[in-house]
Amino acid sequence: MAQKPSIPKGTRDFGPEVMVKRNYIFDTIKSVFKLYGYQPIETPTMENLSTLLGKYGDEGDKLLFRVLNSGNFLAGIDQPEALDAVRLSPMISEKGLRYDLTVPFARYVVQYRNEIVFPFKRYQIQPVWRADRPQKGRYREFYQCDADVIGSESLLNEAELVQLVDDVFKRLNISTIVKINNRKILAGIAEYIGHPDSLIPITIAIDKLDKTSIEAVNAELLGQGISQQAVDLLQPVLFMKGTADEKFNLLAGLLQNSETGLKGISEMRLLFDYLKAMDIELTYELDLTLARGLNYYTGAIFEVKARDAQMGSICGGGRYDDLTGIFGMPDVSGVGISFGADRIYDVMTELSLFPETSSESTAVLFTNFGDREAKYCLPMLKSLRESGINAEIFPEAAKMKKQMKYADQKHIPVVIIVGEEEIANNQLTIKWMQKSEQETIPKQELIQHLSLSLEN
RNA sequence: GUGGUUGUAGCUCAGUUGGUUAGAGCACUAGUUUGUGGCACUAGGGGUCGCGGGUUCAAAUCCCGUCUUCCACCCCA
Repeated sequence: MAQKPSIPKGTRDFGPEVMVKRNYIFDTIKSVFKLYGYQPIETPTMENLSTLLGKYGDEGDKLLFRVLNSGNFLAGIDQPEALDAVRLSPMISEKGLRYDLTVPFARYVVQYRNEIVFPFKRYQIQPVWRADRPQKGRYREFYQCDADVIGSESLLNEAELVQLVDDVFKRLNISTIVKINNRKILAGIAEYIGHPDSLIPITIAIDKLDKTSIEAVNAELLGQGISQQAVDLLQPVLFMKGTADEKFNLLAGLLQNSETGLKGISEMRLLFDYLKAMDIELTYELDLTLARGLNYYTGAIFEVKARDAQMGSICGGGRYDDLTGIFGMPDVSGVGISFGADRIYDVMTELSLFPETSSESTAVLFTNFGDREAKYCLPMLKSLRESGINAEIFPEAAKMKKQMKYADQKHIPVVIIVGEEEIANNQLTIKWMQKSEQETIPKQELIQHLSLSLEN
C-alpha cells in the first residue's frame, strides 16, 4: 500500500457507532438548554487573533492555533529569517482557531448589541481547538456545549445553571459533584494573607490541592514569592470544615476587612439559598480550593466532576463581569457553563452508561432479488418511512447470503424477503433476525405487523 | 514547553544473540450451500516492518533524527 493517510495530532475520526453515541450526548444537552430558554448561535471557526489573544492568560496564548495569512504572507517583511517566532508570528498570522466559546460569544454580543434583547440567554455547541499535548481526556479538537446568560447580574442565573447541570447529568445518568467557589472570596483571601496582587498564582497553586499534597502546594506558593507568614495564614482557610453556612460564617470573620471578600460571601450565601429552594438533586458544595484557570472570571465559579470515573472536570463555568468591556462594551455582566462533550463521552464509555437502543439505526431491510422484486418493495419502503420506521432496501441484487450478512452486521432486526412466490401471492416474508424466525404475511399487513412486534 | 512510552496486514499482536521468501488470530473475498446472517471447514487477496539517515557481508531487530500513539508534568473541557 502507498503512504497511509493520517490526521493531525490530537484529532479524531468518528465512525457511525461512535457518532450515534456522541449525538445522544449532544441531543440531551441541547434539549435541556432549550428547556431553560436558551437560544442557539454559531460563530466562525476562525477569529481575529486580536479577539483571542490576552483573554486566556499567557498559557492560553501559547495554546492558540494560529492561521497563516493567505497569499504571499512574507511580502513586505525585511529579513524574516532574522526574526524570532514571537516577533514574526503577528506579521504573518492575524487569524486563529477559537479556543473556547465564551470569548467569541462576548465578541458577538458587542457586535450585535443593538439587535440583542437582554438578558440574552444563548447556547452554542461547536468544536474548539487547543495546541496542547494530547493525553487522557485531552484532545486538540473537542466540542464544548455552552450556555450563557449575559446582561443580568442576578445570582438567580448562577442557581439556574446549577439546576441545568443537575438536569443534564441526571438525564445522562452520570453521578456528579458540583464544586462551587467565588473569585471574590479568593481575592479576599489573597488580601487577608497580605498578597492581594498574587491572586492568580495563589489560586493556581491551591487548585492543585486535590491532586497533590499540601506540602507541594505550600512549596509552590513560597516559590511564587508568597511569604511564609502568608502561607501559614492560608492553611486554616484551605482546611476549613463544616457546612457551607459554617464556612461562610468563619470566612466572614477572617475577611472582615476585605470589601471584595465580604461581597463574595454574600453572593455565595444567596446562591446557596436559591439552590436550597430549587431542590437540586446532585451533590454541590462550597470548595475554597477551586480556582479555575481562565482569567476572566470575577464571581462565582463552577466545576463538575464525575464521581465514579478518573477524569478531569467534565463541565465548568463561572461569572465574568467585564468580558465585553475588552471589546468596548463595559458594565455588562454574564455567567455561563460549558459541558465538555468529549470527556462526558469518555466517562460514559468507561462506566457503560450509553443506552443500547438508538433511534439512529436501521430497523427494517428489504432484500433485493432483482428489478421486479425491488419495484414491488418500493411502495412498502416508502410507507414504512412515512410511518417513521427507519428502513432501507439493499441497492443491488446481490446474493442472499451477502444481504443477510449486511443486515446482521448492521444489527438490523427485521429483514423483508420478497421473491417470485411472494409477488405471485401478494405477500412478503418477514424475518426476525434475533429470533431467527420468519413468517409469510399479506403485504398490506406489514405495518401493523411490524408496529405490534417492535413494541414488544 | 518538559519527561517517559509506542509504531510490523484493515484491526489486535508474535517475530530468538542482527542471518533464507516476515507470521498468527480476527476481518475481507470466493466456495462447501443458485431463497437465508451468526457456527464450522477449504482456498485466496492483502505488508518499502511509521518515515529519513547511519553501522554491517547482512537490519523489523543496533545507533541518530523526525513524525505519530499513549501516559505524567505544566495547564485545562
